Amino acid sequence: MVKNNFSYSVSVDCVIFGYDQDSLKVLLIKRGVDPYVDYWALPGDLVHPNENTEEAVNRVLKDMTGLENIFTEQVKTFGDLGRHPLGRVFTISHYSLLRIKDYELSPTNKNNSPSAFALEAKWHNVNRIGELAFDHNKILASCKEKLVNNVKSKPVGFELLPNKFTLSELQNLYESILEKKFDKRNFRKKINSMKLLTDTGNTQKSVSHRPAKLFSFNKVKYEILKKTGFDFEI
Amino acid sequence: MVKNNFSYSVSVDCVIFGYDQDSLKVLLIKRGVDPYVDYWALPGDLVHPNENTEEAVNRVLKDMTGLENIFTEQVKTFGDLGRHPLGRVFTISHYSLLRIKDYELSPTNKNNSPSAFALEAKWHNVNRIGELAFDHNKILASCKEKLVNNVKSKPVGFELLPNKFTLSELQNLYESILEKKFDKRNFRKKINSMKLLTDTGNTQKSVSHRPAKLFSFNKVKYEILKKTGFDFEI
DNA sequence: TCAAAAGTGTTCTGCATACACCCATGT
DNA sequence: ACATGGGTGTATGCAGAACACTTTTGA
Repeated sequence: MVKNNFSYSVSVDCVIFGYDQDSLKVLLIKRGVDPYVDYWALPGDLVHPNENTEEAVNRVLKDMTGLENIFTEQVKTFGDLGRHPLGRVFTISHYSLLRIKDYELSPTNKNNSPSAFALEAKWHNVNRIGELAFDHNKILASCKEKLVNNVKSKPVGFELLPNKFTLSELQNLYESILEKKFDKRNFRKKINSMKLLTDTGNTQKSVSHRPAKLFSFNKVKYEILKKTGFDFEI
Repeated sequence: MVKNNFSYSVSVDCVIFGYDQDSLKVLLIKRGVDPYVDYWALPGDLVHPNENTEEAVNRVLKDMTGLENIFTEQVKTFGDLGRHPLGRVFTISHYSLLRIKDYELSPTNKNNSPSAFALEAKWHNVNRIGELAFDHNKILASCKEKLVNNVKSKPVGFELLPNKFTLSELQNLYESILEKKFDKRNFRKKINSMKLLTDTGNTQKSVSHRPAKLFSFNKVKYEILKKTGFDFEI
């Protein structure tokens, strides 16, 4: 009787966020197989019988980006009847954050084999997403919401920036994610009070305006804040 | 090839919180069947082929408590290899909040049929839980953490109180959940500023001290705050 | 010399914190 | 009368919000 119940499938789906110039992006694949062939979709795969959920997520991320040790968090599981045409498939959604530059440099990506079932992979502006495969629009919305909430209480935003960045880039990142403008002086005061940043001593080069200082973040303090959290109510 | 993948099972587990007198409680069942017979466990069941996840949760809650429309939120999915001795079972954990008095009044509970596989059901102090079946200690910890976070930003704590309650009861509830003491005057000031409570005009009866006023909460404001959130940093 | 973004300080307001005494009731 | 918890106000400090001008560079 229990045996009969082992008839479901479980997948993981990854909402991979990146930040580029001035907007929050999400990495989507164009499906090369049915169902939903030619639709844009979240990268994901079935959880194999011999791996844990996190291992499946890391495998998908590695296949997609060539990168390991990507920041990841489980968000929500979707398993409504009829969400997958081939049977009862539950999908455990996750969001991940990565630096777009790291992605572009990855060898896997250069060999352009983003995933076995994908024709191509592309960054999309998170605010301009059309109709995705399956219930992926819902999943994306859910993960975006989680990111927004997390960014207010943990310094996760930094996962998206290059190693050295300007304060304006940091502010822009927060503005993109939270869809809200901040006062430059108040923003800097707040960031300063966290004592999270280190002045690298370097500045921007060849910009046609006063070059900005480049900062990196203090890993020790970063790990502490990741645990204790903070309050980004600015 | 896809067919072979439909070999997993998916369950829901419910962490049902209640509040009684002066401590936060969780409703556990004593298992009457293998595996883990005689262990205390979270109420839960396999998701049936014809129901959505939420429907499975509501069914489990109805069977356990006789109650419907219980506040519920999905928390996290656990699917590690070996977490269930009979096969690959993913469990989608949820937490729910209910008034213990409503539970005690429910007809299902009077017929003491908490669940097909349970010998008995009992409220346990959330801080004094022994070894539970499966990975249920981990699941409980996860749900407790979610409750603590939610209680700080949404007025969910009210789901646990009777319709009429005193301010001291409310304060006690928050203190139990957050494991933290508050100053009486500051607590009341904060609650007052939310304009969430209505003075019912009634007071406690037959208490051997000055009787406290009984409040109920304003449903309209409650729904608004549930959406917009608030900041309970007291 | 102009355009473009970087960088910087002060005032005001509101909210969190700390803190102590009188009140109403039952015994 | 006494024990028990209910109920109330004020002063202080800190952090968020609003706000405008000078600096440095490339073109």
